[in-house]
Amino acid sequence: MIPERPLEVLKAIVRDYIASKEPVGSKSLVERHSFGVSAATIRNDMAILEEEELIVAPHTSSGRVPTDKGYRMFVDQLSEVKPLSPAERGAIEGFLSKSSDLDETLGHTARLLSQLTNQVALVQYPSLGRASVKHIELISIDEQRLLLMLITDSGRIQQHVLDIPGGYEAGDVEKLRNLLNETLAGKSLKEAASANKTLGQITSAKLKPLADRVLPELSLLVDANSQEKILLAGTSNLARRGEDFPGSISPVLEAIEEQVVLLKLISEMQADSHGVSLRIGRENTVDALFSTSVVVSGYENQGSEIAKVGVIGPTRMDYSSNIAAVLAVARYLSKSLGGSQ
Amino acid sequence: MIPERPLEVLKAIVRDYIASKEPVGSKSLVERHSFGVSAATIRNDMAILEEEELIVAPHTSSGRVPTDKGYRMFVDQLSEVKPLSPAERGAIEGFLSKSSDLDETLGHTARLLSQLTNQVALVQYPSLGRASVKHIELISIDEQRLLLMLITDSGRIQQHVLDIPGGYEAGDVEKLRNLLNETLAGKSLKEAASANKTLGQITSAKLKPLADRVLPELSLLVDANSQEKILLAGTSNLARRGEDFPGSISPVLEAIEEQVVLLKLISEMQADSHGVSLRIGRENTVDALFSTSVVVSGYENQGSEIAKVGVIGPTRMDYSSNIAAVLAVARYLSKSLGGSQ
DNA sequence: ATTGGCACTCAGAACCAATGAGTGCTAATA
DNA sequence: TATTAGCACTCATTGGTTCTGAGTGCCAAT
Repeated sequence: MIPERPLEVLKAIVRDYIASKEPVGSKSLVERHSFGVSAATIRNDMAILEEEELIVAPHTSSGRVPTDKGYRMFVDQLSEVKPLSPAERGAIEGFLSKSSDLDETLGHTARLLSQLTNQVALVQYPSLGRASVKHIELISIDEQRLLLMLITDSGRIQQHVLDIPGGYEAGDVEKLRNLLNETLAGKSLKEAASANKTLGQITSAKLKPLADRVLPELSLLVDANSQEKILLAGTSNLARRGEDFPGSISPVLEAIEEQVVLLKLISEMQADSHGVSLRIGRENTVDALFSTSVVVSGYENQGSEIAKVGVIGPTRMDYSSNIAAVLAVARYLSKSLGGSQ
Repeated sequence: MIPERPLEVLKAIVRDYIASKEPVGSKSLVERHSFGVSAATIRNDMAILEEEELIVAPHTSSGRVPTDKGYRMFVDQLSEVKPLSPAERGAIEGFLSKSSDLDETLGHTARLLSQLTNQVALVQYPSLGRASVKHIELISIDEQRLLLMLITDSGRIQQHVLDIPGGYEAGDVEKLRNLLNETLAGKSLKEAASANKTLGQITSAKLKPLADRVLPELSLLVDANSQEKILLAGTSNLARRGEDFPGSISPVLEAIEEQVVLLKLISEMQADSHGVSLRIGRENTVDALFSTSVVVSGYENQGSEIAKVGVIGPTRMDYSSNIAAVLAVARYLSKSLGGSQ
C-alpha cells in the first residue's frame, strides 16, 4: 500500500500537470503546495510513486507525468467531484427544458455537454434492448406507397417508406394496422421480432399479399432499431487539444467517428458506485484511443437505464469537472425524458 | 488578357503544388513538363502571373504558390473534369441503391462522398421552401399524448409528441386529422403555414380545444421543418490535412460544425453551367474558412433542386476529382430519390 | 525519517556557418 | 521581339556547437 503523503503528492502532480501541461518537478511542487516538508523529501516520495508506476519521467531528469495507472488511482481516490457552478446548472436546465422531440433533446444534450466540458461529447441513442413497442402505424402516402412507423416507449420513432407495386386497399391497411397493434403493442422488441414471424401464418388470405410485404419490413425496422447510434458534438474541442496527442489527432478522430468501435467501447463500460464509468488511456481497448480517456454515465427513462452519455478527451483532462458535468447532464436528461416522453 | 503559355504554366503550377505541397520553382517546372522553352522563359511567364496576382512567392526567392485567384482561374479553365474510375462509379451505385429511408440515404451519401474525396462531405437536408405537404398524421400514443407528423413530398418526415393534459376523444382526433389533410395536403409549406392560421376559426366548437392544442404545434413543425439541417461526414479528413492550414484547424472545425454559418454559405452559392459551384479561399464569406474551398452541387427530386451536397477541404485540393465526385454523387442521389420517394 | 548539499543529466534555446533551390536582371542571340 | 544563358543575390533550411537551467539521485548529517 502507498502511504499517505506520497498519495497526496500524486494528487498534486496530477492537478498541476492538468493545469500546466508541463511535467512537474519536486521544487515547483513544494512551492505551489504546502506539504511542510522539503523538496528532497518529496523526491523520495516521487521515487516511491515511480516505483509503483504511477508516474514517469519523460526524460531522465525532467519533471514527472502521471501514467494511466496514476490517473486511475487519482480518480479512484476522488471522493467527491467538483460541484457545478450555478451558471452551469442554469445552462443545463435552460437548455434541456426547451426541447420535446427526442432527436432534438439528444442533439441539445450533446452540444451542451461539449460546451460544458470543452471535450467531445457523445450521446448514445436509447438502446432498445429493453424498449418495447408502443405503437405501430401504417400510413397511406399515395396509391403505391405506405409509410410504416414503429414507435417505442423510449420515445424513438422510426419509419420506412414501402413501395407496394400492385397498390393496396385502404381497408386492408386498416385491418393490418389493427392486427399489428393488437399483437405487438406492449411487447418488448425481442418479443415483437419473434411474434412478428408467426404473424405471417395467421393472417387471413385477403390480407396475405399486403402482410407479406409489410411484415419483413417491420422485422427490418425492429432490427435497424436495435442497431445502436451515437451522436457526437464538439469535435473541434479535440483538435484544439491537439498538442496532447502524440503524432496526429486524425486517427483519434477517425476512431470516434467509427460508430461501431465507439459503441462497443461504451457498452463495455459499467458504472461504478458514483454512477459514472471511466476508461483511462490504455484501459481503452481501442489502439487509437490509447491517449484519450472516456467518461460516461447512463441515463434513464422510467427508472431503467436506456443509454449512455459522456465525453471523450485527452487523458490529461480535468476529471473532476468532467465527471460532474457528465453526471449532471445524465441526471437532467433522465428527468427531461421521464417528464415528456 | 493572359497569353497562352503563361496560362499553361499556371495550370502546371497548380497541379504540381497540389501534388507536392511544395512551392514550385521554374526549374522543377521545366523538367516535369515539356514546355519546350527554358527555365528563364518560364520565369518571365511567372513574373506575368505574379503581376496578375495569380501566384505568390511565400518568401523572396522560393518557388511560387497559387493564390485564391490563381485557383479560381484554374478551375474556370477546367473544361472537363477527371472522370470517375469504374470502381468509384460502382461504389456509388452499390452504396446508394441500398437505402430507402431518407435519413439513411443522406447518411450514406455523406459517408460515401467523404470516402470518395478524402474531404469533409456535407449533405444538406432537403430544403423545404419548395416542398409541399404530402400528409399530416395524428396518432394516439396513450391517453394523454398524441404524435403529430408532417410528411412532405421531399421525403422528409418530422414528428412531435404532444401532451394533451385533459385527454382527448378518438373521434375528435380522427375528424381533426381529416380536416387537416383536406385543407393542407398538396399545399406548399408556405401556403400551409398561412392556411393553418385561418383554420383555427373555422373548426367546430367541439374540436376547438384539441385544435387549439394541435394547430400551433403544427405551425412550429412547419417552421422547424423549413429550418435547414446539414449532415457532415469525414471530419477526420480535415485533421489529416492539418498542415494545409495556417495555425490550427480547430477554428475551421468549429466553423463547419456551426450549422447556421455553413447553411448561409452554401445557400449563397449558385451552380454554374456545369452544375457545380465553388468557393475558393477568401471567396468564402466566413473568416475561419479563408483557407478552405467548398465544392457543392444541387440534387433534385422530381426535377427541381431541393438541396445541396458537397465537400469542403483545403484550398490546396484536387479540384478536378472533387468536382467529378460531387457531381456524380449529386446525380445518383437525385436518381435514388426520384425512384423511391 | 528528513534534509542540505553536490555532481550529473539532458532537453531546449541560441548562435553560426554551409547549402542550395530559386529569383531578378542583363546582355547576347535567333 | 521573344528567348536564353549567365550571374550575383536572397533566404529558408539544415546541421553542428555551445550554454543554460530545471530537475534528478545519492550521500552524509541531523
